[in-house]
Amino acid sequence: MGDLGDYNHREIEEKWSRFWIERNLYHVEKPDARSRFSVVIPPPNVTGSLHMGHALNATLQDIVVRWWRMRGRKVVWVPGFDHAGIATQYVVEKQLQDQGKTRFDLGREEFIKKVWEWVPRSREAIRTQFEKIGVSVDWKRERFTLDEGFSRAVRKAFRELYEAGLIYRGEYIVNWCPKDRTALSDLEVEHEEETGKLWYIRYPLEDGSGYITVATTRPETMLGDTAVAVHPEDERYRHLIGKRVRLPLVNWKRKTIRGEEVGPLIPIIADERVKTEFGTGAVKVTPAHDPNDFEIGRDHNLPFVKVMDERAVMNENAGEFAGLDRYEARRRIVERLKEMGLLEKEEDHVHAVGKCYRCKTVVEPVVSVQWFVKVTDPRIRDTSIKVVEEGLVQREEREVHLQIAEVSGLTVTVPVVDDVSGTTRAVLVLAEGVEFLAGTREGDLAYIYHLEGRDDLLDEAKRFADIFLGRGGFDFLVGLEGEISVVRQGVESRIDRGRYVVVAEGDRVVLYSREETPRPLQVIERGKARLEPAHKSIKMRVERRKEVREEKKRVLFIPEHWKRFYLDWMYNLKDWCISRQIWWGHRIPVWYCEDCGAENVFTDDDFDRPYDKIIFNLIADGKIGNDFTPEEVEKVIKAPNFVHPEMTVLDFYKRFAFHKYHSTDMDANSLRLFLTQEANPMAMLTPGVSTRGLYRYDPKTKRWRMVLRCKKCGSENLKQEEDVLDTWFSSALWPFGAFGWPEKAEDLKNLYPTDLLVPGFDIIFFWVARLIMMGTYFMKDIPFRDVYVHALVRDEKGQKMSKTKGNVIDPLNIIDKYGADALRFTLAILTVQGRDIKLSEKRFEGYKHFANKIWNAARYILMNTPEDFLSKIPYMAPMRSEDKWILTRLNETADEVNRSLEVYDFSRAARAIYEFFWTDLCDWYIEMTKERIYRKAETEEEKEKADAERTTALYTLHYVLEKALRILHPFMPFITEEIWRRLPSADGESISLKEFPEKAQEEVFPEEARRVERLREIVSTVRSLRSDLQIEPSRRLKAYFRTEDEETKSVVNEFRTHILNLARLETFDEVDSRPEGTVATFSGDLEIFLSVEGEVDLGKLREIYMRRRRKVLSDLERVNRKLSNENFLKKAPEEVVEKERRIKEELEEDLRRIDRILSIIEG
RNA sequence: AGGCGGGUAGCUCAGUCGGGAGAGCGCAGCCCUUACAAGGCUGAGGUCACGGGUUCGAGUCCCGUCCCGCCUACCA
Repeated sequence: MGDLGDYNHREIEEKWSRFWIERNLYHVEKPDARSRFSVVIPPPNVTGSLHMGHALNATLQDIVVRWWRMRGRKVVWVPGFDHAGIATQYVVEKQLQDQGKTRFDLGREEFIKKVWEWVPRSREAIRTQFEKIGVSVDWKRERFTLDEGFSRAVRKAFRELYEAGLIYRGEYIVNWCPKDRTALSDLEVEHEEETGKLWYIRYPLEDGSGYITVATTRPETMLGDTAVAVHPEDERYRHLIGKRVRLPLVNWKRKTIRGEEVGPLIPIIADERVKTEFGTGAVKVTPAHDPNDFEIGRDHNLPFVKVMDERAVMNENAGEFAGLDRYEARRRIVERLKEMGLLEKEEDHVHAVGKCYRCKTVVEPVVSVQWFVKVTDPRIRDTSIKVVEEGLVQREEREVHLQIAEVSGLTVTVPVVDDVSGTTRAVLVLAEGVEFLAGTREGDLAYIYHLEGRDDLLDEAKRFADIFLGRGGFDFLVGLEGEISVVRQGVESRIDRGRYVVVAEGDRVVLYSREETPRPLQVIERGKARLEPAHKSIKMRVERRKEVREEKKRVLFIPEHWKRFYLDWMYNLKDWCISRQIWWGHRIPVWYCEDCGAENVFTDDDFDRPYDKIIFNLIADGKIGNDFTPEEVEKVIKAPNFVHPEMTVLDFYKRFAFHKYHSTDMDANSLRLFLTQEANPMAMLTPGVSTRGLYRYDPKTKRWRMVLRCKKCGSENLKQEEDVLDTWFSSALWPFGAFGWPEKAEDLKNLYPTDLLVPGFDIIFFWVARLIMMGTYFMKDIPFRDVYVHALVRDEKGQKMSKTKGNVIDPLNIIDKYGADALRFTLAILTVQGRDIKLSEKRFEGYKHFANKIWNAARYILMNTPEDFLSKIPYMAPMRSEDKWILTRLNETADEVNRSLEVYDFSRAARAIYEFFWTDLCDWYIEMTKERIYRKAETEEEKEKADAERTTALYTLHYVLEKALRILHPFMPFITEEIWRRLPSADGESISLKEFPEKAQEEVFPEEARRVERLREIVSTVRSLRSDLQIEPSRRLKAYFRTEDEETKSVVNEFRTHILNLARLETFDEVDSRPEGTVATFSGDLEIFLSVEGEVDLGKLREIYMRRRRKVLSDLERVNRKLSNENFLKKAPEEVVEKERRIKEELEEDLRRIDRILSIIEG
């Protein structure tokens, strides 16, 4: 069928990436809540580009997502981006800095404009990279945390929390970055060990009776001291408690944050938080600049004196030091104290210094007014703990149907969808010959088929049907006295999560129900089921009843240990500071009344007409100013949307935010009319038009204005909060915000909760925890079921990749050099739980070789496939053992991959498919087919036979390749798509929409598989000897064999041709004894004699067998030691003892053979 | 300080139920055998960190120690 040519990853990947996107292959318009699999991508920051961590993250999700899609789920994977407040602002500020400007030079509005100019470029770059990696996301559902819908959701969320008393504004000590000039949350501060100094400073007692010495690492803060604290039990200082000291240097009046004046005389107080062992045991207290001191200050009612401004420059409270940078002030203060003799000593001191995670500036703890989410409230924290610890119980009332069919004979066999019931979830085999099927679909029907005369089983069947319906269906088969009993990891864990416990008892597995009387069941093969009634005359009746269903909604961390990690943090939770003094982000939707001081939270809920809502949102988003013209509004609303440029902003609103207002159009004219009516008092006379005084026209400027009024006093004198929200506040809404919340959107109903979240462990607190908090609070439901937490990507030395270290491996570069398939496969196979991934470029190279191998295997198959191949298939010869063997291996591989992916064991899955492709398929099977593929026939009769056999080999090759490609597809989507599309058997648009292979019992042939394994041993033995004798492969040798074992003999006879080809032999005949001039070896009970012409290095040969002998002897010794141990014989299980005995026999047999060979060599 | 993860071949890592130590890469030898030299075949290479315990039997379970990595907290 023609030659594939060489593997060119660039061409292939580019082609299919485009194809998938252009065809919208991964868009599902209306996913059914039951069959869906929904995932939201952790939105990457719109700063810079993707790094290897993103590549890993995207790859792992895509593997799972493609796998589920192929398994029949309607997969929706939502992509998107995070506006990343501080990070993005930092990048743009840096660009300004290069021009010698700061954001303050530009002003808020201009600055934000700059960011909006820059963001799309970055977003495009990231999007392209995602496409290159091959992510099968639904681009039509793409979102941005700062898009119109999200901004609205953020305001809504803020309002709900505010009104529930879960958001408050308060004075608190926060981490302040003097460079970015904003507050940071605790999580945004990185601690680094540094060697600093510890200064011991004497504070003279007021009464002149001496002094008390305090130690500090930040002497500059002493200017803000308002007390000295000691431990109440500390004997050294007890007598000083209540006295006062004179703060050195400070001979000026200081003002507290409330405006009161404070003098230099400060009290010595007692507080249990003071550690007697540290420093001198006396501590200076600076409530406005230290977290601990803040608490002490609050509890003791101390004055708060701030001595620095927002740039960490000393302020007017610093008297003579005012205007100095904090470090300069520190130097001078130390100097002055030294002069005054008040510096007792200074010593080196290692301590952790908090730094801004973004710009690495040392943060300054400072008291300020900030907004907080009260995450410590039980409504948030307790629920968030509960859904992880035990699960949230949800009650749902529904109608349940049981459909009972009576048939006179039926069989239960394979494939997946049964035409009667839709998706088949489970088949219960209650007793031999009497089965029923519990399938579920819309309306919850369980179909119970039973044989006439076996009504005794009906009750049992109903009971199980209820269980299956209650759980939304299982997807494995269960049988009572079933024939097979295979336990699988995936099944086990799946059951364990629900209400079943699996216990292995002896040679069978027992499934215990937790709620009901334990009832033993066997778990048998997972598979697909179809009911095939023998007779069409089925008597049916339907029973229906109301049922209250309780479902446990639980968030499951994988690997499990992250659960502990998460919970520990939740137990020690602190309120979350959400205000940031930056400009890029969601401005807090609070308007302060300048007259009465009230805080007003506005959202578009305050208005009920679409126009009002849209105008309000545009203003709140800063898209238009408070004053506007209808033309300006039209311009904004008709402009291409940022996230979906194919839509206008108005379209975007309709699609993602205002579902109810589909028909609303909005242009300057209609707006003008609307506003005029609104403002015209005459309109009051027009029926149906209301005027609320919401808009006002200024004839001078010809601009309109939306009038917001204080909800308390009615004043129009409102001013919006300047601060914006922490980025994580909006991304915490991601899994429901992206689906249209707060609207009751279709997507929200169908896709929430999501099925899986894949974050890196570094954002468990930042993001995962907050997702759980906000998700459970707003949705009363978990945001996701499984959280697969992956490791970090490091360089080959195990160091974090960073630009400054210059050890980054750029995914784009790797994709270019080795291909996205190689990149993905490498990341997948290196992803083992609980370990960081160490990467070096060589790894990618290695797995590119794998891609190449696959390519060439396909090339071999296709180049030997005749054009009329399909028409020949009906005339093909029966399958041979090796065909059945490769089918067996194929199915075992499918099974292994499925089981591994069920538990997110990416590495294991990838290794299984690698091993199969390379070793089984390429190294052995393809080699074995060459005999049939290349056979030349002489006579007509032979030719026909050869043709039929060739067709069989080709058929098997095609069959196996096609299925193997499907197994491989989630890992290597591009190459598999390319090859698959070239196969004559390809039917369909894309391999990614085909079914993922499951183990099919009818394609498993244990007998043939065993025989081929034996063949492989024999071939390897001959090859090994050849290699030992250094006989080049081109020399065909005569060889002979001898065995007593009929089984072995038949293997040799069946596969003689293969042995000749694979071991490069001329003949392989049976003999009674070793022929002259031959060298012997053996494989189990098969003795092999190789006819070697010319010199043989007997010394070397002897050495080889001596080494083998030593190995056998040491093994024998181990076995003998065991077998001579009475306790072993007494206590070990019979089969283990048996096994050891067998090993002993084998080893002794081997030893005899080796000795015989050695005696020949020596004799 | 507390917690988590890890220590197995030169390197990176698997190792399921406690029952004969594995893979890939690298290395060495032989080979351009009609899919693939980005390949084939063969081979060498191990005190499973250390000590103790449980057990007939421990890489695997328990206790302790030592290293490495990470996280969290504190550090006036």
